[in-house]
Amino acid sequence: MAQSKSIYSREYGVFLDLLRAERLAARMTQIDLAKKLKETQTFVSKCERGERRLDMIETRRFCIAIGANYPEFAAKLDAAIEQSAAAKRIAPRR
Amino acid sequence: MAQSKSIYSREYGVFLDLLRAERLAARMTQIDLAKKLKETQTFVSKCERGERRLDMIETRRFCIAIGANYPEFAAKLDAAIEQSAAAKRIAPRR
DNA sequence: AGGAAATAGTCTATTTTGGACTATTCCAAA
DNA sequence: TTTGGAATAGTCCAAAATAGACTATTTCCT
Repeated sequence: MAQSKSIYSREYGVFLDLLRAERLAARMTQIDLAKKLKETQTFVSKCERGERRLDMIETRRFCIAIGANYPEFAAKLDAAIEQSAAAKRIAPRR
Repeated sequence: MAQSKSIYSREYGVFLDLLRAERLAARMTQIDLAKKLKETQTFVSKCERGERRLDMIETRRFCIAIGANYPEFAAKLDAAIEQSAAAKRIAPRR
């Protein structure tokens, strides 16, 4: 099952969705990305599933490796979180 | 001494400088910020010194608590890292 | 179906963290 | 200058997160 361990917040989930979408948009596999980052596939997988949190700098490195613009990524993330918060307001969870 | 423990890329140092600068610009103490975040002063101190990493979402929360715009923060960070990289190119470390 | 590529999951030694408490630094008023 | 309080840093250690080799599953072709 997806995301069973450590992330938690809805916001972090939005981040993960965006991160993965960017890699896929660049038509890269986790192995491709891992090589560019000089990391393992396990590492990339864990990051994308939220089992390993990414800080601002690591995320920037991901963006660079993927060929995505980091400031734009952050802006998209911010907007997407706003969206998800709005959606939650309309259809509250509990 | 500052930053003797865990993070410590030049980039992360740039991030920390910016994060603290934003808090100070908002004229908030670590205790003020801690209260807004519902965290302890120790936590804020550790985050600002890089003893505790902040992920993308946590950083956004910091920005919101400080009253800073997150996408702008990311853009500033990106630019500042570029700067520091350029400086390093001119005056290499080793 | 069958195989290979892609991704997820497991395991454990190592590293990071949370937060109460303590120590230090800073700085303005006396 | 001293002094006192505000602000920040540092300590300790049980608990939680992480790394990465290895294995298992899932996904996609043909």
